[in-house]
This record gives sequence, C-alpha cells and structure tokens, in this order.
Amino acid sequence: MKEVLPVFNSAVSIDCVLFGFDNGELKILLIERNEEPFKDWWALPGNLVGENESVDQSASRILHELTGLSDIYMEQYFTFGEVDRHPQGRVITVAYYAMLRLGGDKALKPLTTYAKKAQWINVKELPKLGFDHQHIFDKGLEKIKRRIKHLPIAFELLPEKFTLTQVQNVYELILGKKLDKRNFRKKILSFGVLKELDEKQKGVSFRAATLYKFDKRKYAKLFGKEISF
Amino acid sequence: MKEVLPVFNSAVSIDCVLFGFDNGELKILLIERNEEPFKDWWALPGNLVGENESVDQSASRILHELTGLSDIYMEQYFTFGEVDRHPQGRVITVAYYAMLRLGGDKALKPLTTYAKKAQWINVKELPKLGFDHQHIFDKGLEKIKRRIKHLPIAFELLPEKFTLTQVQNVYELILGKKLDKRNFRKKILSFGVLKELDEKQKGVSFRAATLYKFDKRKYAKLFGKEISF
DNA sequence: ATATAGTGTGTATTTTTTACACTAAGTAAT
DNA sequence: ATTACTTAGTGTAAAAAATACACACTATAT
Repeated sequence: MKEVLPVFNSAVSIDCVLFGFDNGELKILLIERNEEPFKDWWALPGNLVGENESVDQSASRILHELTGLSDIYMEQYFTFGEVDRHPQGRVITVAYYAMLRLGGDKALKPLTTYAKKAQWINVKELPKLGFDHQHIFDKGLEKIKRRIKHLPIAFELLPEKFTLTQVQNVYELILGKKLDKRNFRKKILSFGVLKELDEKQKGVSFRAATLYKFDKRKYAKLFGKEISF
Repeated sequence: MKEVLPVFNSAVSIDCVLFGFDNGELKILLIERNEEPFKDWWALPGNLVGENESVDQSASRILHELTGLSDIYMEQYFTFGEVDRHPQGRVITVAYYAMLRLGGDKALKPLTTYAKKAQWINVKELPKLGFDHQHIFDKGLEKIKRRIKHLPIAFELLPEKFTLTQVQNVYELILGKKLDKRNFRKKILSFGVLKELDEKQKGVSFRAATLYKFDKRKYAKLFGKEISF
C-alpha cells in the first residue's frame, strides 16, 4: 500500500535546545562536532528524522540518546527551512526545546558518538555556533520567555523540592530581568500549582527557606484555564 | 560544493489555512481534490516544497498560485510529522495561515490545476477533510485565536476602510464569543493603530458608521511593545 | 553577643478589566 | 411630516490585577 513518493526535495532533521538550571545559571546542552561541516565547532544537538517515527517521536529519541532521559516535557516551536542552512544539501529542521533537571538524582549520560563531547554551557557565554544554530537558539529562548508566563514549564528545570527563591531565579534568568520578591511570590502562589512542604532547605549557613513542590494534580485541574504572569 | 545528502527520510510539503471574511462569515479556502488519494474529498490547499526555495518562499509561492495574491501576511504555525499522515508515503507538512481580504478590489484567481475547484467555505460548515487536514485546521484556528489578541492580523481580513462593528464581528467570529461593544471599542482604539477617517459608510439603510483604516505607521512605532486583548 | 545573609511578609496606589443602557442618526414606509 | 426601524455611538462605577515599596525574622558562623 505504501509507495514512496517519487520526490526528493529535502531531508528533515530535529534540533534540540535543551535548557538546564545549575548553580544558579541557565545553561543549554551543546556538542562539539567531530565531523565536517563545522568540524570542531559547537552546535545544537540534533539528528535526522527516522523513516518510521513521527517528528515528536524522533525528538524524544534524540533527547534520549543525548541524555539518557525519557518522559521530558518537550515541545516543537519552529521549523527552519532556508535553502542554504546546511552546506551539504537541503535539510529542513524542526526545532524543539526541553527543560531538564540537572545535577539531581542521576546524572545525564550523553551518548554522543557523532561529537567530541557534549557540555552544558551558560546561555550568557555561548560560543559561536555552527549552521544557523544561533538563530535557532535565539528563537527558542524567545519562545520560552513567552511560555513561562503561561505554562508551568519552569518547574521542570528545578529539583523535585525547591524554594521560592529558586523559582524566582529561574524566571529572572529566562526573562532577563529582576522581579520583585513579594509580588513574584504572590503571583506564583496564586496559580495554585505549588504545594508547600513541611520541610526546610538544608546545608545553608543562614535561615533555611521552606521547600515547595510542583503539584501535578492541582495543575491538571486548572489545565485549560489560562494562567499568566 | 553542494552535494545532496545520501538520505531520503521524508518529503516536505506546505499546507495553508487561508482565512477570509465575507458576508459576515469567517471562511477558509478549500479545494476539491481530483486525484488519489482522497479523490473527490475536500482538503486544504498545499503543495510540495521546491528544492530551491525556503519553506517561507514556498508558502508564498503556493499562496500566489492559489489566489494570485502577493504580499500577504503569512505565518508558519506548526509542523505535522506523523508517519502515516499521507497514505502514499512519508510527507512532513509545514502549516501556514494567512488572512485574506475577500470580495474587494480584484477577485482571487485560484489556478487549481490539481483540483476540481477551489471554494471559500464557512468555518462553521466545514465538510469532511482529507488527510489530517481537520486537525491542521483546528490547530490553526486555535493559533489565530491567540494571535489576534496580540497582533493586528484581524485587519488583514477587512477591506482597506472598515467600521468598528466589522472589526468586532471578525473578533467575535474568530474567538467564538460575543464581546461587549463599548469595551471592545475602548480597547481596540487604545492600541493606537487605527485611524479615524473623515468618511462614512455608504449604501446602508440606517445610520452610517464612521470608517477607519489600519495605520501601518503607528503600528511600526508600537512594534515590539506587546499589545493584547 | 554579634555580624551576616537570605527568608518572609502587607499595604497603598495605579492600572486594567468588567458590567451595564440609553440617546443619536439615518433610512424607509405611510 | 410623522413614525417605525435599525445600527452607531457613548460613560461611569465597581472589581480585579499589577505595581511600588521596607523592615523584621531566623539560622549559622565567629
């Protein structure tokens, strides 16, 4: 039943902007390429879409291959289709972002056979990127700036238990500006998706903050209603 | 320099959701297919991306071929990449929407060689669509619902000169709900992108409304600032 | 005990959103 | 000319949301 259409107009790939929050810094995962084109350049992790997987499945597979993680909130945000974006031929790429929890329980295990190495790099200190990846990144950052105002994606960056100050840090890093502490706490709590725990921060040499966790149940109830910052 | 990559993983196409406003109704352009698969079904207009055009260029070309129009605000909103969405092979499709001015100066001239006919159809009376086009349409409608709250795309649907009531009609049709007249007018004028003309509606058998036009200059000044409904 | 560093809290003001109903103007019919 | 009809056009009060702003608390380290 399924005949291949008699056309070759482009290959299709996935590129991922994987955000992580570590040490008070917003980072993304980059690879250092080991092959032409752009050998020795930094680039976003990505790969070709397989013939028997949807683009969403492909994105999940690629994320898994790169990090060992599954079940991550990952979302398509734009498709880049300039003719000359890949020097070796026509490749249209579908871009996704994901927010990852770093340094937590189990470390990430990138299987980067096609790269010298993979590394988490502060978004404020990005190196020059190959292809049109700077552009893809810029557009991804812009996208999540909008989305964290409405969707609870920021919590994906944080450990299971976190303080309100940590949440505020994430918002400030992504939005690129300072927020007022009292107003921020009022607002973030008013969404009703956080649960206060009967537990405090440990190992700090000052007053310990209350821990919270993201409450998926409450979120499910609100889903559909717009929440916004 | 440019070698074709040795992969064939998918063909890439464009599908367009072309919105029009006519006779107080929100419509989209559909074609009736003349070839298998889905012969005799209605479908969104679309086509394969050419090898030497970007996806944006491709979308403009396809829009032009279908309507004779150029210089239309057209925007990519999602890429659909399910494996089995096309029964004859792997085709990933990039969806665009555009807002068109109907019934105005010059009529649209669809060159629909690959279809029996093209027709503007009320979005409230959509027929069964081929492929996953109902899904593509649904997602497109959802997208413009959000976007008309922030971007002045609704004016693209209206003639050059229009009344505030017409604008409100468009908003109500897209959002699918009634809006309060006074509040709507306050808000739409507060954006400062409309210019009141020294001219009234003609040919109506009741009090003639003041005409307005969209003022691109004023919009350019505001661009960057968020405007929202 | 005291210095330090981050936690946690309330109120007043401004802005935005919402709810709500009547008069004005033009046309058509008599 | 009067009347009926239909849409245009307008303001205000109340509620809700956003903003601006400063100090006392608490745990630890010395």
